[in-house]
Amino acid sequence: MAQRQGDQVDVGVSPGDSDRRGYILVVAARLFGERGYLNTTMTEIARECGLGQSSLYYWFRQKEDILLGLLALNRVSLAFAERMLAETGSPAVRLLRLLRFDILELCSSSVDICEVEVLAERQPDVFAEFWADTALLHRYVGSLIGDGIACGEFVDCDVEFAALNICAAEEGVQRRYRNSAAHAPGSSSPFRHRDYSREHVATELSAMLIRGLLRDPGTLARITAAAADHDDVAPPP
Amino acid sequence: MAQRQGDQVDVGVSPGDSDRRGYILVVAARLFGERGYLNTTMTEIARECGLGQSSLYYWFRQKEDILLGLLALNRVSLAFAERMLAETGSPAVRLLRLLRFDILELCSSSVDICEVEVLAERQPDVFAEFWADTALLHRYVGSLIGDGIACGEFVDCDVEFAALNICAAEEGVQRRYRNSAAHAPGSSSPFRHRDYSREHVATELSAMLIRGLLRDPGTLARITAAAADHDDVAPPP
DNA sequence: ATTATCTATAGATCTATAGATAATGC
DNA sequence: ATTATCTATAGATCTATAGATAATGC
Repeated sequence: MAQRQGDQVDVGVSPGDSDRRGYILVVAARLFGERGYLNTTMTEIARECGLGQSSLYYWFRQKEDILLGLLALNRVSLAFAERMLAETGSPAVRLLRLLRFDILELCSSSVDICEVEVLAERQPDVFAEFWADTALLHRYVGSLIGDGIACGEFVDCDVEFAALNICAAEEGVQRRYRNSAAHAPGSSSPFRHRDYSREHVATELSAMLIRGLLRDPGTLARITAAAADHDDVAPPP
Repeated sequence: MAQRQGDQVDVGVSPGDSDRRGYILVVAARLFGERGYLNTTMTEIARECGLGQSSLYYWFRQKEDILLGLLALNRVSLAFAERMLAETGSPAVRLLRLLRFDILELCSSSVDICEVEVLAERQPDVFAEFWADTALLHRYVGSLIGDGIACGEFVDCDVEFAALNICAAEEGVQRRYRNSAAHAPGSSSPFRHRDYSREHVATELSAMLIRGLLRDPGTLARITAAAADHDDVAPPP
């Protein structure tokens, strides 16, 4: 009955541990993507891993810990946001790059961010880190918007409010275009037009959101071209 | 053991029935708003109504029927969309009015549309009408965007895609500003800036979304002014 | 001795139904 | 006879824990 549930997400006590936990995370990610978190049971995850239901508790103390492990993997866009803040040059270009990257990451994620938020509101303690990450990203987006206003690229607007709306829009869109088995051909899923690629969605939506901020939307083409030059690496699907 | 669960949402077999069902819907709406649909049990709804748990099943055959009853009440913005389609005049003004009205309605709703969608994806048959309504609203929004492009007010863009993004953005925003006990002062809810009024959110977000479509954003002031003239009636909270 | 798994089960929840019962109205 | 409620309970799920067991490695 010893337990191997390290606090660390990525690193276990030994490399083997990390592999095992990582394998379970990969399996769980697939199931969460297909059925949603709430509709996936520990029994199903265990079965797909070739384990008995209770054996899962050797690796994760509670179901939420599996979800938290997956969310931690998605912390890449926070790191990317920090890079964008540190860089110099046009805030509009940097914000566009950030939004594109973040939408791409959200759409690649196996968990529906809206479902996570519903759960996370219920258990603020368990999801404290998730909320901290969310708040930080909002702050970074707001900061870039503020810079854009200061240098005249963006219209004058309520920075906090615009940042919230942009992040909210990203999350709403993510629900529709997220990679998941529900989007597979032949699925009876009621949403339409899932066949837009993640890249297309990320590029178009980020441009549309920036366009809503620009003082002179005629400059959008120049901005998207400048952003495209960087060819920021997309997270894997 | 007779049952009074009419298919009608608003109208029971007799006025008294309608009152009773309506009362239960009002109570359930409050609880769903406070705790979310999944976190509200039939037992709690019954207790708040002054009923025993099983007595609720006399009025609603299953829990989902209560949710469907509430969703049906929110069909006002569909009717409003039909009015906007029927009117003549600037498509940009009509779309702005529709978006403003719809955001206002979403933020006034007691149920989180994202939570509903998660459930509705699981049970497409039960929620068939909800999906039909959603698809219809998307179609109407797309239609107005198409008119706006045709008459040169909007930039040329993928109509379907833009409509989906706009609807998705509305839903994402709704999660943050929706009226609910979670937003009450002293709440430990992790979201910030709930203190924007629904009217402010609806006005600003709809303007921002329209701005992202306009060929010449300099015309936005004229468009919002024209829309404000109509003073469309907000749904009650 | 430690590691990873298993069997068995406690414990908690929640929806929905069966059938009894009291009240109302013809 | 119909209406609206109640008590009692079936039935289904799901998480999490206790404790046994086999395998590995010193």
